[in-house]
Amino acid sequence: MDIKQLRYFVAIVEEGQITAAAKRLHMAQPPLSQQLKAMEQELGATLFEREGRGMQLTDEGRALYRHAVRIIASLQEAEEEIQAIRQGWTGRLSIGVNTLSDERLPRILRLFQQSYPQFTFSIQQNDSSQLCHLVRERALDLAIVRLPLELSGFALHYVKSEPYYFVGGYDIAEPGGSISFSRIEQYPLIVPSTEGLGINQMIRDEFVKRGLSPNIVCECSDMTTLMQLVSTGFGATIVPETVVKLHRGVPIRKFELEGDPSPALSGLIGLQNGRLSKASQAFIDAYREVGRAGE
Amino acid sequence: MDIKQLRYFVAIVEEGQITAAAKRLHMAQPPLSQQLKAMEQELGATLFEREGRGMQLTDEGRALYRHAVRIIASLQEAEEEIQAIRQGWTGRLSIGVNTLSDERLPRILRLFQQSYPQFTFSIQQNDSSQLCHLVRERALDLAIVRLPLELSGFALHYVKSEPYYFVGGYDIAEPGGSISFSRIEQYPLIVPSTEGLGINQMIRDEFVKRGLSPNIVCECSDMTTLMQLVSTGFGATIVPETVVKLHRGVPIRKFELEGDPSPALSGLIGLQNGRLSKASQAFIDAYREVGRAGE
DNA sequence: TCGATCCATATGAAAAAGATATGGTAAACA
DNA sequence: TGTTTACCATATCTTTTTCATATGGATCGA
Repeated sequence: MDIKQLRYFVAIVEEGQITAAAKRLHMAQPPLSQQLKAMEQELGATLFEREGRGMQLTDEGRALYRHAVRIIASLQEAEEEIQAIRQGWTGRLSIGVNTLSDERLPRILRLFQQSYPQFTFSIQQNDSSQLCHLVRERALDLAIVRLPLELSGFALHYVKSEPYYFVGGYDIAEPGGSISFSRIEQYPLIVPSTEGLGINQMIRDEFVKRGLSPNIVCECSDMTTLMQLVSTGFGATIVPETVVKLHRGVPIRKFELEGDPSPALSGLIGLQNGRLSKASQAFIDAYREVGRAGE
Repeated sequence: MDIKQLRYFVAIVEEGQITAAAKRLHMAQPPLSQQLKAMEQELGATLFEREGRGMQLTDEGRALYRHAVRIIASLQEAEEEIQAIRQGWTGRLSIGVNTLSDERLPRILRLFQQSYPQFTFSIQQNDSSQLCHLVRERALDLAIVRLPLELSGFALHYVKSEPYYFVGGYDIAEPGGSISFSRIEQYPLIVPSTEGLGINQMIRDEFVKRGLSPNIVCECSDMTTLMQLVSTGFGATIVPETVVKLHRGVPIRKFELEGDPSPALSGLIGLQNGRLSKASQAFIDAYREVGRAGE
């Protein structure tokens, strides 16, 4: 099926007859008849019921009309957006963020928008593996994901490192501000999880390294829920600093981890071989800027 | 711009080079180059930056890609829906209802869905004149509007008649269950209005007929607000029975109108020359059914 | 520097789309 | 009840578009 055919079809529907539609389209009547016939054959459905001189739209035709109008409009929108970009009026930036979020994002976006007020944004939250897919199929320009991660095909633009914290409810009876892995082993643990990915794996590895096996009672990829669970004493957890910062209002106790574990890493990624859009480049710069300032 | 060209473009973007895209599309490379060039010329924008052997997507190209993918998907959706309809799997019915609503609609829809579980619905609320426009441009299959109304080009499938009531707060001091127009003249009146249309006009006419002039203090097209206004004593109103029924919880007093005024009319309309879809026909039948049963 | 790789252009062939002419059928009219 | 009119369908020819083959030019890697 073809855009041209859709336009023809719309004209026929709106005029109610082929002859009038042909006039409106500045063409002869027979080719219109032909094209309509061709469409019906291709779809294997009758779009109009021919009744002598007149014709009546069928249910199938009605459905096609609805879609056709929308598709034609979409096409025009596309053309208009390209013109707008070409003339520098607008731009668009789609960013994906991990379920663990990044507390600096609002600040970065505000910074960004001050320099580029003509840009619009799209922010999607999803887990890191999904974000990778979305970047790969170009639904996202950039994504902030948790590392480690299989990064072939992606460009890693910036890496942020932060410590993990052990976090529990007020029922945790630990002296001091830090805790060792062997003591953590004693507590029921909720793991911030997205399908055995990144952080989840990191945490398990730290235990394995020390010959310990954690008592994992739950995996939870929604941080809000996770922090609620922790504060109600359902279990304790190990999360990157960012998560603790983002849930300051939740009544919990946090402890630094003894034994120098690997830090939590998150990375700003994009597609490897694609040239960066102006918007993307500007965002990466802003991200790095805020990153340096924060250290 | 053409669907075929969009497909070509998408292939080029996803393969990253023309040669590979040509292979994927089972065609030679030169025509692809040509088509791409043609697109760029038509849009007046460069979609790829040529850099020796390779090519990089521009911002414009990126935008087009986003749209192209969506448009191609829409087209496929359209085809699939038509197949589904052709095989009787599904159907769709878009109905518009007046701001004065119809308390029987939920019942009718339930009745309808029992016989046609495969149908999906779309219900839009708007004022009668807007509904007419929507029907005319085929965004709606059917609409329930208030009469009288200019109906050329529309088919009137059913007319429902109901009495008007005079409705006021508990501060209305009237003996008995009915009231005359001359007494109504004494009260501040809120008119259920949509741009001097249907009901609004009817009410004014009834006063004119009797040589009276009502004390209209407000027009209000949102029935919920209107009934709230009435119950707080802001003013009284004249509304069809349906409105009273739909707001049973609101503390008001209602009175029948003396002097045999014209009843309130509402009609089920569709497009005149369009053959009715199965869904529409079934809905009209259900509507008539409920109409007869209610009398 | 040579070969490989990839895009662009030129030219001719095939396919598609459109125009004109014409026939058939059903509604409108006398 | 014939006749006219309005509209869709089909046939044939012309024009336009699209695609393939052949080839040239540019860049990257060995």
